[in-house]
Amino acid sequence: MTDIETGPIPERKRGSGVKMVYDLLRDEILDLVLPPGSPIDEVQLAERFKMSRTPIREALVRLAGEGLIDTLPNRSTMVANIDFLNMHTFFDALVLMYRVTTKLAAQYHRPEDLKVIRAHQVEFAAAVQAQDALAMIATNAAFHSAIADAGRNTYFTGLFNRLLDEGRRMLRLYYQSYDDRLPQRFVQEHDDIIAVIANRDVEEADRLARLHAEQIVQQIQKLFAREDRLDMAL
Amino acid sequence: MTDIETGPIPERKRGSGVKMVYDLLRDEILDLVLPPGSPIDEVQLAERFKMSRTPIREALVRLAGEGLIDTLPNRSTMVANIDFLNMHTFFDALVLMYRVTTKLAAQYHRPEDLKVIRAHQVEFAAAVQAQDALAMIATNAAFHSAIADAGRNTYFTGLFNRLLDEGRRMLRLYYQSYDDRLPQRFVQEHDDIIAVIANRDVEEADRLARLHAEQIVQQIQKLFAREDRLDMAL
DNA sequence: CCAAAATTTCTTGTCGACAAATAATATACA
DNA sequence: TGTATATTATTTGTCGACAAGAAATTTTGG
Repeated sequence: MTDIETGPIPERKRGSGVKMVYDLLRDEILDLVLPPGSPIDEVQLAERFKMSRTPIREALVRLAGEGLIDTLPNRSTMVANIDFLNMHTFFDALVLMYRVTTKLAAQYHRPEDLKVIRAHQVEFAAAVQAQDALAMIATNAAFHSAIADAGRNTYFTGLFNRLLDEGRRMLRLYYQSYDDRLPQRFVQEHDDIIAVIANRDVEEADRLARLHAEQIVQQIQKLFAREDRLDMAL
Repeated sequence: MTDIETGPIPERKRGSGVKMVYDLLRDEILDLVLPPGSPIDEVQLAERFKMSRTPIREALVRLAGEGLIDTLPNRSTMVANIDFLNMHTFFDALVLMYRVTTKLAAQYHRPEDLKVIRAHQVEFAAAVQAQDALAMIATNAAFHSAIADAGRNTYFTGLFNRLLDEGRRMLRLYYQSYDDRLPQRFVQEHDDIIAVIANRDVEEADRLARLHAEQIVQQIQKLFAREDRLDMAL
């Protein structure tokens, strides 16, 4: 076994190191390639990306700032756990952000925003059609994130995207038992939401977003309850 | 000339570097000691804190993650500007967070939370009494932050604290023309808010928080409008 | 005298190395 | 044999140095 480096990899531009590491680690964390609690080794990452520890560390500082990893001083750093005990705080925040971002989208969206939103909805519908749970999670998040963008409030979009990321992580945990029939309803609800946004009907946007969000929360809770019962049985 | 180190300074513990730099820079940015647009020089900071650039950079990465500084690649980094154009998005977010955190405090607070909140209110009243505008800003933020803590939702407290920081920065800009008579009203409103929280009256908490937040927003807008007219005249 | 190219200066991004702090292991002693 | 102590190993936090990019300056050519 020879360790010949066959990679056309080493071509890397100057400022791209941290971003590359950050993006990739972020994806791996959200996709549970690195499950919660996984140890994160700086030197290992340095070898893997063929760079020094300095840019690795800066990427880790960023991830820590977003709460995706936990760093104990002078000790190991690891992927942040999912806080199942305070799940309701997550749901509270998620529902509120669904509502407010949809409302603002109804107020402030521009024609080109609707195109983007509709494109994401097409992808979501395709994922549902294909019964691809992972794709559903991703495209649903992208759809609502696009709506939030149309609302043009960076404070809300910032928090909302964090919440969607966290939700993506939680759903990955349980996606095996994802119910593939119910989401058809979500496709219809998405279409309704698009319609009220296009109509600039703020009140109705709030109402639909709230119902939609609560549907999703209920679905997630049902998923967790089912899994909890399984855990109990073990 | 002998280079004997006469400093009692160099006593610094191992992991404390980044936090020290982060805390101090953050304060200086929020207090406008470093006004928006100020260039941030890594080597200068390194000399000032007598440490290498590595921990300085990690502190800067953290600050950038919170949007307090802007970093252009391969170019200088500087204190983030205040976005006066999209001020209304700030107000939207601020009012909503005032409301939701106060509501949650009414729901979930514990007896010891009220003690902390009341202590902050005492300090706020003292600041108003002393007509110390800077202290008013700080103690008002601490008061509402304490209420948010009692609500026990880290997603909301996180965003809310960021908003309060940003508000602190904006008000510093204009505190010279701060009207010292109106805030007496805020003291009363704070007392009312404490009362409804203690009563666990969620609906009324929402109503009072909303009125209070809108009062504050109006005051800030009046401040800015006045200053704008002055700018026009120049 | 002016514009384009070359050079210098300055700052940032990255690196390899070292020392402190902790964890793991081995040793001594009752 | 069990526990306390000493030693080793591993990993983190920090450092000084160097090279790449961009801005500032100088030089060159018209």
